[in-house]
Amino acid sequence: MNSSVEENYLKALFMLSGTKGEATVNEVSRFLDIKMPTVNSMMKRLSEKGLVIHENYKPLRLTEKGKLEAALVVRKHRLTEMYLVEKMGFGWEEVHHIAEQIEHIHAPDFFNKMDELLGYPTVDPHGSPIPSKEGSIIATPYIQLSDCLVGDRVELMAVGQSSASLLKYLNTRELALGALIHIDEIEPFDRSMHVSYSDRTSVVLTSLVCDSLLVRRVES
Amino acid sequence: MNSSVEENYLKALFMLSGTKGEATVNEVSRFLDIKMPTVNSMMKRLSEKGLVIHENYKPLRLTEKGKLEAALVVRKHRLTEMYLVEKMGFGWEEVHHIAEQIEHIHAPDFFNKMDELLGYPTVDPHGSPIPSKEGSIIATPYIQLSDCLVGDRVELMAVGQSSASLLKYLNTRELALGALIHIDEIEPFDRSMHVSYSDRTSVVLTSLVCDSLLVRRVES
DNA sequence: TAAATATATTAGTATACTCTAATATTTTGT
DNA sequence: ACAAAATATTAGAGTATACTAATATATTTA
Repeated sequence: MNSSVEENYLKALFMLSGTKGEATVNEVSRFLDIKMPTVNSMMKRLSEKGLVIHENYKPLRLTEKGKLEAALVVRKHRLTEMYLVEKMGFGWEEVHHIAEQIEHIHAPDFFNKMDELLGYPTVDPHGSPIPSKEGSIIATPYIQLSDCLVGDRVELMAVGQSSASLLKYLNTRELALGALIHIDEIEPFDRSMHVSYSDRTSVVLTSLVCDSLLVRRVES
Repeated sequence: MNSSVEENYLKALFMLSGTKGEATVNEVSRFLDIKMPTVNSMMKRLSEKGLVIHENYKPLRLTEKGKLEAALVVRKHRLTEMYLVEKMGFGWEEVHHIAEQIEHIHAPDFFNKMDELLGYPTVDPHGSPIPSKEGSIIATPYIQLSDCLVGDRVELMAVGQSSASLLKYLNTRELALGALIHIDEIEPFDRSMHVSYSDRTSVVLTSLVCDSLLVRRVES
């Protein structure tokens, strides 16, 4: 059984390993806000436990076992977020810090019950996929809004980072998952976008925001 | 902010301090299944934090601050148990080990939401009182079934210990909170009782069980 | 390619929480 | 009241998780 701390390292590595399936000590260090030597020695431990592959001065990779255990933590996190929003009435910007703690609870029956009460959801309130009990995750083919072009019509599918500040920002602009967005204009010098959606027009989104919005092109 | 471990010591002391408002190192040690020297040094720490009063070779007592913080942990535990039973459909014997973990979560909004969704309950599924946000607890004037006499008619109000084994035992006998129990007979040699309730008659309860059942006399 | 910078590792230290063994004190039983 | 038993404390050690400082390797830049 992994400790909460170990679970956090596994989750970090899981979330940082992109398509390449690897991440560096430095990335994990910055992500968790824990100094590199600490990360280094923890990775050595996880490597001895058969959860991480770690050769000196090489990037970190999760083993299959590590991938599964990390995915299950993410699963608990996202199921919890979904439950908090759907069944308890929290806003999508309020649930992260609660789920961050509940994800470390060891009680399969508790998470299975949430899953059941929610009707076996596949995405969380931020549009991120919920890994299955087997650790498999449905790849999302979404693209960043910042990669779209003037005239594109897209649907907001997920947010890349679920920081409370970004989510509150979206709340004040009434920009929710599922919104159909039309790109009216792109400022070349700062890559900010003028977009329209619902009954709003000419809303300006900075490039930082556009990077975090994951969308799907819609035939127009 | 207290750690989960510290919270467990506070809770133990809170629950063990009876009317006298004190408990010994040994009692806490047995209750938590942690060796005495460990308890001793932790109590020294809590004493430095102003949560416990601890003079050498004297019993332990919670300060007002310690009492409040302990009560709030118990509050989180019992609110959680109530939520799990009432809103998620768990049986009363399944919720203890889950609540034991959730009680250490730091998220007032989460527990306030449970409280609200439950309609501000004052007792948990086992009949134990839920401390208020101010740490006050409604004293329960219940007596042990084992203190009653032949012919008494009582209502089952709470169970003194919520071990899964006792609760399952009660489940199989269909003995639930609120049951009206009549004491038919008491075996003098082992203090076991023959009781009737609902449509059951001559059910035998051992003295161990009778000690754990908290009841209120009903005028007959 | 050499120097500068970034990243990674090692070594040593600190705190939280646990233990066992040894000792001190209090309580109990005769 | 004294010996035995129970309880409490001190001392010393171990694991988990963090840190800083020093060093080693890798990458970038000029």
